[in-house]
Amino acid sequence: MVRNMSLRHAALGLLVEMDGASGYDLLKMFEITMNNVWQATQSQLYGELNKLTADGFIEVASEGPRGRKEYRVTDEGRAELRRWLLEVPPKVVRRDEILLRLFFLGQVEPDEAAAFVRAQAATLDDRLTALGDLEGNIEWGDENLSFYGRLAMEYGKRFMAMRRDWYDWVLEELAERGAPEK
Amino acid sequence: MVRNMSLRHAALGLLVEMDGASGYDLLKMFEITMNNVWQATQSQLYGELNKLTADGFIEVASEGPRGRKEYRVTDEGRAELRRWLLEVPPKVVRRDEILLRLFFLGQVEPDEAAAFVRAQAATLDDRLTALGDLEGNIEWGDENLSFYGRLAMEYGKRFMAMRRDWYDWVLEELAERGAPEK
DNA sequence: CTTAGACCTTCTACTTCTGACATGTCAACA
DNA sequence: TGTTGACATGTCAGAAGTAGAAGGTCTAAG
Repeated sequence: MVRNMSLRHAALGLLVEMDGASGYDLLKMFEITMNNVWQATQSQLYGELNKLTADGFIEVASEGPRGRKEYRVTDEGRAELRRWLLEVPPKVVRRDEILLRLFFLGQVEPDEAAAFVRAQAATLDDRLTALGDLEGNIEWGDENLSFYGRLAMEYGKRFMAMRRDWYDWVLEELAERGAPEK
Repeated sequence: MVRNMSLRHAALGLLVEMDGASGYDLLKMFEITMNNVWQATQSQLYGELNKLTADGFIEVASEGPRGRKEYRVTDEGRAELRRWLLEVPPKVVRRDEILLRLFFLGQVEPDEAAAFVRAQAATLDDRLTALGDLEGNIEWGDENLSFYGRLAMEYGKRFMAMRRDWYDWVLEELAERGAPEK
């Protein structure tokens, strides 16, 4: 059985890049770097760290104050990360709540439908602004996380711009359908 | 507690548009229309139909051969769909296995990283072709599902084109990093 | 001294999702 | 007649994800 377990590998990968860290550190790092790529709750992360330890992919390098456990990736962990990167085909999950709602917009009044789309566009504009701010505040170095983080950020920008254009196009289509009499 | 329960509303919405159907019909319809928007397994769908019935949002209109149950959406169901459409803010799930792998590509050799990106681009090209074929084979009417399905398909096309461009850009960046000596 | 706030981990209960397996009916056709 | 294949539903175990409570330590500021 080849399970996917992306959270596992997200944690493993970050631990490699961070060159060891505690669950708490990892959690913060997740919030900063992985927020737009992979989400994880605190309980999920701590649980996964224990499983990774049990499986020998990471180990407790040292214990600090407040019960802090500093984790370090083992050679087996590095091998597993590599295997996952190169040999496990990425699963494309297609699940989009906004697109799902779109399908059923015929069930509400045309002006309600248009309002829905406009609201999504407005939300997107906010996110776009936030992304711009974020980008300005980051100092991009040449470490791996910086380099690949920048690539991911560019993706985010392109994605949102594409989506924004599409919303505008949808609004035109809705208007045309609503008033098709020439 | 406001739960999200998108599958529930996807089923409800499709049942409305289909003007009643069996679980089997619904399953087929899911495969055809929702494949790129929301995925559901058979067990999930049948289970949800029973829960929707228990909650009074749908009802068994008639029973046919082979235990077939024809479901019909109730007024409560329609109201619930409407409430979900307009009042429950869509949750944006950001989870992308390809992007996640991208973050850790620094852990493999530069040529392996480039090969990974090229492989993803090739997969995308296949999907793009398949989408083009699909589009050509659909007869777009003016019913809701056709109209909104067309909007969703346009989204798919734009999404893939954007992603394709981004892959090319990433390959350039990788090449530049791999051979930065001027 | 005390207290607020950051640090740090664990656990529980629940929902959702996945991937099978199980079970059977009906229509067509060889 | 037998068998294939579409039709049709149900159940179960396990994995993954969500949400929050609980419990505790250390530091710095007032």
